[in-house]
Amino acid sequence: MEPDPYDRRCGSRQVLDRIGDRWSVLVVLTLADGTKRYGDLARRVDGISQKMLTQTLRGLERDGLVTREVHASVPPRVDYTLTALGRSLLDLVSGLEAWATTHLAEVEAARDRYDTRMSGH
Amino acid sequence: MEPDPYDRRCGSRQVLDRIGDRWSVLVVLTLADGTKRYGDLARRVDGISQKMLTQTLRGLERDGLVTREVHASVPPRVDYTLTALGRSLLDLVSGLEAWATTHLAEVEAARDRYDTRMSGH
DNA sequence: CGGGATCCTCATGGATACTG
DNA sequence: CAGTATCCATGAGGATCCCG
Repeated sequence: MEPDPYDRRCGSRQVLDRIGDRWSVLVVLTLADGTKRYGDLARRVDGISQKMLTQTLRGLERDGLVTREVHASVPPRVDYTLTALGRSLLDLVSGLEAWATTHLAEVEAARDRYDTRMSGH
Repeated sequence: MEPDPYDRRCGSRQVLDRIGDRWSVLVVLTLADGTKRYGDLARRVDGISQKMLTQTLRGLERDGLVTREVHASVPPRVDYTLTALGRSLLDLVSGLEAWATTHLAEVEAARDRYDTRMSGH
């Protein structure tokens, strides 16, 4: 049986869901330029809560996209790094980021048109 | 001020959110090979509810990614088509689909490893 | 056929407090 | 510092019924 993302029972759709997750994308992007500590990530990704950051990192770790390395020191230090698999996703994800920024104006213009068109009933 | 997807107040992040949406991705992919009717989409995208399909299509239309064309006929017929802007997203989105299917096995293997590793405390 | 309107339910996710 | 634990609000999203 071939993977079919349109089929909700297929694992490839679950993978798609993870990729699509807003926080996952932002965290992967933040890790693009190398290893980061937990606090670094928390500061960089604006608006993410501790809970969601931890949850997102666990998910990425579980899916083999990120490694988690705990250093036994005081104060504690935990490093997060993209795996090879995670880096293989980087082109795609940064492509999304690029699309979002370059087409932002067009999208906003379209929204304005739609909203005024609709407000006139 | 430059678009910054990491900033939650920035529009580019909202654009990123729409791209990342699971249903949006699947609907755009379904429209890749041309115009589709509402019912076609509902049948193709497994598990989507009427509500979410309509909502997703409205969102995509508002953002200028698809056009909605109503034919005054009985029975009614509504066609959805990707705009130029929507098609410009196609490479990226099909890239996501391809990544999900080709790396599915790796991700599932990673999950198994993680789960067994964690179950042993 | 292509929705709109409702109701209802969970899961997402924020805020806060606490800990090794 | 890097989490875990808990409580709580909100809204995403499903099910159902109805209508042009």
